[in-house]
Amino acid sequence: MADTVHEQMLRTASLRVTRPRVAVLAAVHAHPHADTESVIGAVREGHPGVSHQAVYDSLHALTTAGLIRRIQPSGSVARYEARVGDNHHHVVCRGCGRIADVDCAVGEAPCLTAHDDHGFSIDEAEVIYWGTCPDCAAEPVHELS
Amino acid sequence: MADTVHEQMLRTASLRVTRPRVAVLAAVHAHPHADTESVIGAVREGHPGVSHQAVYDSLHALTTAGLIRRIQPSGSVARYEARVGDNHHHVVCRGCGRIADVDCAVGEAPCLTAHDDHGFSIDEAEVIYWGTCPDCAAEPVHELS
DNA sequence: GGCCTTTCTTGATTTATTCAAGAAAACTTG
DNA sequence: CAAGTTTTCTTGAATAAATCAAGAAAGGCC
Repeated sequence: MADTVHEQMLRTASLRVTRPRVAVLAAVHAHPHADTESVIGAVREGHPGVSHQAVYDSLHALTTAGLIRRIQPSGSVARYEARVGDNHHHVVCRGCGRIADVDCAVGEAPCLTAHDDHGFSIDEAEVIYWGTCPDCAAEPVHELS
Repeated sequence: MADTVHEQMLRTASLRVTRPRVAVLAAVHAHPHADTESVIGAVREGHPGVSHQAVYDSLHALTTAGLIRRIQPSGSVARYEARVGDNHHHVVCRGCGRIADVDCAVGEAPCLTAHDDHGFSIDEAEVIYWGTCPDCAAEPVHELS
C-alpha cells in the first residue's frame, strides 16, 4: 500500500493510526487547499462509511500535530494543505477564490518582525495576497445589462 | 450632533444617509475590531429598533465603499475596523483572540511583491501575526489537573 | 489475547450569515 | 415642497459550517 508513508507520518507524530486519519492525510496531500467537504468526498471515495465528524476530528488532530496546516482566507470556509514548515504564503483570487502557493517574499521570514508588537510574543506571520487570477482577469465580469 | 462627520463620510462615498448606517459607522469607529454582534449591540444602544439585517447590510455597504475594513482571522467571525487605507496589519492572540494593530513591518508595503505570483494581479497583501498577548502569557493555562 | 483509552458513528444543535417579500424611508425631479 | 422612483429596512425563515454528546468500535500496550 502506498499509504504506508502516511501511516508512518502519523506514528511519528504519536497519533493513532486509523483508517479515517490515513485517508484524510492522503486526501489533503492529493488535494492542496481543499475544504472540509472536498476532503470528506475524497475520503469517501476509498472509504464510503467514514463520518463527517471523523473527518473533522482527523483534520483537527492532524492540524494540531503539525502534519497539515489550516488556512482560512476571509469569506472562505476552512481549507487544508499538507505543505508545512516552509513559511510559504498564499495568493487568493477575489473573483473565484482560487488559491495558489507563494514562496516567502524576501527570503527568510521577512515579515516576522512587527514594528510594534504591543507586547505580544509572535510566533508566525501569515501573509495572504489578494488579487485576480489569470482566468478571472481574462473574462470580463458578467454584468446584468 | 457629532454624527455629522459620519453623515458626511456617507455622502462623500455616494451612500444614502440612513439612521442604521450612521450608527454602524459610529459603532465601528468607537469599537475597533468589533464583530457583527457587538456592532449590533452598540447600534441598538442608541437605536433599539434596528434589525440585525440592517446592520449586516450596512456593514457590507460600508465595506464595499471602503469606509470600513473587514478582517477575519482564521477561526474568528467577521470583524470590522474604521482605520482604512494605511496598510496596517494585525496581531492576533492565539489564546484569547485579542487583536491589536501593527504598522507595516519594513515601511512601505514590504510584502506586496510576491516572489512568484502565478499570473495573479495582486492588489493587497494582508498580514496576520499570530502569537500570545501579555495577559495570556502571564496566566498559566488552566489545565485540568 | 485482553484491557484501557482514544476515536469513530450517529444524530441533534448551535451560530453566523444569507435569502425573500413587503413596508418604509431617502434622494430626485417637476 | 410634493410625487415618484429607487434603495434600504423590517420581519421572519432558511442555509451552511462547525460543534456537541452518548454510546459503539477500534487501536496500542502489556
